[in-house]
Amino acid sequence: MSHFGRSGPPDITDTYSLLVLNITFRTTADDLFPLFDKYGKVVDIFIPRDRRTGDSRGFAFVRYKYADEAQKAVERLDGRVVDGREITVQFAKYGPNAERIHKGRIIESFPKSKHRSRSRSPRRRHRDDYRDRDYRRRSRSRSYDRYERDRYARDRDYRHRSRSRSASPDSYRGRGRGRYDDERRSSSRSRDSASPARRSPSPRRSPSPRNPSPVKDGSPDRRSPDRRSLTPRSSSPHGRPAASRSPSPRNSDGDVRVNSASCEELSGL
DNA sequence: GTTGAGCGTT
Repeated sequence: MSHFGRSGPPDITDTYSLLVLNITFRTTADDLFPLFDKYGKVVDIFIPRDRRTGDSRGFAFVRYKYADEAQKAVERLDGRVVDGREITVQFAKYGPNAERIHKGRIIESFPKSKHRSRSRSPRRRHRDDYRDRDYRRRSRSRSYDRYERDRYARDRDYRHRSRSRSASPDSYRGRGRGRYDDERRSSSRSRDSASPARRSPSPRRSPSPRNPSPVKDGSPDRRSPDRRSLTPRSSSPHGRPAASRSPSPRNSDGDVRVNSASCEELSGL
């Protein structure tokens, strides 16, 4: 991963974690290591990445061996321009296990009896929204899908609850969010009986009732048939005899395009 | 190829 060759978290008991924010999406641990290592002994650097694309989320965690060095790094590297972006270095306030952190050090003397959740400030991730939609649209038959959805669902729940005062829940539902919630809820119910057979892909999702090509071409075509003619599509007007390109764009062949309309209606409804 | 508030992995 983003470590120095290790698979999991090293000895974080005596390490001081620093949160590096506002880093570029291309910045890797190797790029941050020389910068932070100059101010102290860097034990490990971890950059949370996306499960799907693998890109960094824009922040990293640098663990120092000593607090004084970490403090120095915070003062020296905070506001430093890295890769053309001004990074923000500060002590981590939360640990990987939701433990409290004091000056970047994880306090393990936390009572486990108290099932305390992360009461951090509600944060919103607009990236997760489009990313989540992209996920389910591509394929959600992954093994880590459940894990991811659970985490995101929790996260989204927090945000939703917090922002409910600003926007009514109906707004979200009106945007087509209701479907997600419904599925998520049903999934939670199904979690009681974790049966592999039930988790198998339903037959309703196996076939692809949606035809992207005709629908995509049918939509703008129906809207303004003349537009396609005006558009200088010099990509390959004659080199691609695909079904998308109708030989006769005239409305006289509109009956031929009835297939597209049917598909569109089926998909839309 | 894009984006920019925030707190983390085997």
